[in-house]
Amino acid sequence: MADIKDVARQAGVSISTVSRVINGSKAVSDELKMRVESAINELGYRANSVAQGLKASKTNKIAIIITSVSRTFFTSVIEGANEVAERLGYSLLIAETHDKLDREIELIESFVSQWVDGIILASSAYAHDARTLQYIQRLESLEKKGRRIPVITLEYAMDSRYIDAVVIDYEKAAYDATSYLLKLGRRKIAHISLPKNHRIGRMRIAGFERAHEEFGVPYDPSHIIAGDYTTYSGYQVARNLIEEKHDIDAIFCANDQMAVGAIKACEELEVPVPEQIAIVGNDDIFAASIVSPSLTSISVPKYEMGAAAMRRMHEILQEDAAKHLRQIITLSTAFEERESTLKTAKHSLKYLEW
Amino acid sequence: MADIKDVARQAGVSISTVSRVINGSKAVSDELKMRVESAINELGYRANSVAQGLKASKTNKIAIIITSVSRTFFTSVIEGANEVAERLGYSLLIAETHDKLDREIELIESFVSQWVDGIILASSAYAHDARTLQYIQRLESLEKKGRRIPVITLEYAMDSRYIDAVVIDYEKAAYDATSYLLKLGRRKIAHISLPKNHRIGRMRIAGFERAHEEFGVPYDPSHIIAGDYTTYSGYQVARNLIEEKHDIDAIFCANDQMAVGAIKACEELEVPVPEQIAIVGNDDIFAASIVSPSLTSISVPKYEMGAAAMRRMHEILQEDAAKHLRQIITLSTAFEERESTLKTAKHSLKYLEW
DNA sequence: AAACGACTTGCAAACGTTTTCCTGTTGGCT
DNA sequence: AGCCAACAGGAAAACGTTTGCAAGTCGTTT
Repeated sequence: MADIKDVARQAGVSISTVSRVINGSKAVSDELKMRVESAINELGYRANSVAQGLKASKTNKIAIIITSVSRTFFTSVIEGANEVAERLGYSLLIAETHDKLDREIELIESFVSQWVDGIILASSAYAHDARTLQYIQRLESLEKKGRRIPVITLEYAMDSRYIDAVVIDYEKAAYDATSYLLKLGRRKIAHISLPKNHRIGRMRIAGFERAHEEFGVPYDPSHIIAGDYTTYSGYQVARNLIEEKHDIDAIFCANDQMAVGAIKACEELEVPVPEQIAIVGNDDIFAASIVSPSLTSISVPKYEMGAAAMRRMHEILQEDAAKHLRQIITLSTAFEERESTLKTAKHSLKYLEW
Repeated sequence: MADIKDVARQAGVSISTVSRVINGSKAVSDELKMRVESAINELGYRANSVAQGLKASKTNKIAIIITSVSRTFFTSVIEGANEVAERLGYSLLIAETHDKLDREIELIESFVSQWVDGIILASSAYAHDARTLQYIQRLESLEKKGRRIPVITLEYAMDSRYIDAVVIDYEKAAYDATSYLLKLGRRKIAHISLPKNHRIGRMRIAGFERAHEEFGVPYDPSHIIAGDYTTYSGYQVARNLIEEKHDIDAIFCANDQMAVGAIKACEELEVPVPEQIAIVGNDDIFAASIVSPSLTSISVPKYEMGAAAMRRMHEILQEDAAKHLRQIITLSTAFEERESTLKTAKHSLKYLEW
């Protein structure tokens, strides 16, 4: 692969001149400029961005840490982030933690040593352990030689004056969904929640409870049952609820996978949905549109979250490091009403995204 | 962020010694080694991999080019590739073409200038244009300074003596699926194929035809109809076939999205599946398990494709560039029988992957 | 006792850029 | 015609590593 010296030799100029032509950083006479440009074309030269990175202390790479690419949530986030990244001239580095906290800090360290320009941390819905937080905060204080690696978290905001975040008001979304069921006249609503301690799970429970309180409808705390994200767990919990003759007329699920499981349980036990039990999911994954009955769900602007994080990252990188002021961007959810709560709800296959 | 000079100063040694301690490349006395190690810990030093990359002409980054992360096929490929990459110490760079050939060559050029160690090209199911092929072949001839960037294509093999590939025998998979339907006694099988020219689409058609020939069953060429990947197109084609009273008893679809559309069309027109029309999809995406009736589908080892490509990439990078001998790795498909062809077929929700 | 080998360490070059500093040339103004 | 400013272009330093080479210190062998 040709380097800048080859180009300089071919064009009969110094490497400084070649660099200037490429970057337009200083005037070069038309004569030389032409010679350089044709040399570049002949050799198919492109500047080595590793060397550029070393010189500029800047790699134009942004890392995004997720738990797994196979979770559709992250897939959309990545898409949003990548779309914006491409437009702004960054490359995206992706890494998965598979929910291991150790792995997370390891990845962050590795990205730091790779000199990525910034890190989008979309992985930890659980609380971080102290080490991660400490490490990340250290990143913010890297003022030496003007280097610093901004971190933006997704879905939740760290307790820090420095780390930006893009979040969703999950409490409100759960509140809205619960209110919606209450307005439909449902009075015995069960909630299949996320595993204990999951902070988003807790926000959903809070919204669920607040809606009941504000509507003056009592609820049975034993009807808030933790699932483990999976379809099968939703299936099991719902099946138990029904078989043990708990008196319920709606199930609000903390994700769509579990909601699909609940639908399957009702189907097997011949409980009509939505007539006897209405079901609401969370996340509006693709499958929500194609199960039968189709699933009413809360739609999280996943793509937009990734895009917003990347836009914000760019802003931060542009501004003076010393002036950085933390910002928390809150995005809202949408509500997709489908057949699992309203028999006549219609939706079109036409615009499905896979 | 501390650099190697800081460590050297702190430990009172030269930077060469620090480097040797880090890499274990040459014996260092215990005394100095200890001093260096504690300096490293105190400063939280990690070698800058940009500088290392420049020195070694090697970045330990592998790029993977796909059409879109939102397609579950690629998601699984990425997972397989990433799993192996992590184990072998590579980072993964991801880029999307969104099916634009121009974008593809642009991305390859950009990755070359970023000095990635290798490129996995999973994007182009359509034929590449001449430019891309030409460019990629140029990559293979980069012997100067021992640099060369191996390319591995996924799903199809280029007409080149140099470019490795990981492929699927789609013709055989389609043959098997069609034979299966014929053995079930179906005699009027329609095929919703991919857009013209799509090479994988053509392989599926070939398998479809070969099965008919070998079974001595004639088929109606007008029942091979191109869809455009989408659920909606599957829906439309199936709906037309039924409404126009074409005499069919099975539909073999070139992907699951279209198969789901076909199922929805049958549902709307009250054609029982599988009693009147059996439906087989391709790819075994997640949704195949949860539609009702669940969808019989050909399962492509997506994860394994990514993993195999990455393993092969590692092999190539280890071997002597001059000795490189192209290899084409062919993986086989599995067949998932479900309710859309056999009413009593059962599958469990338990092990669903999302 | 002299010489040689083994081992440890440091110096400096190199990787491919960008950019500062400097020199030489041109052109405009008086 | 003489000066100065403006400009074009080259040489060289710098970014953070790794590594070949030289030099120094031992210990061992003849």
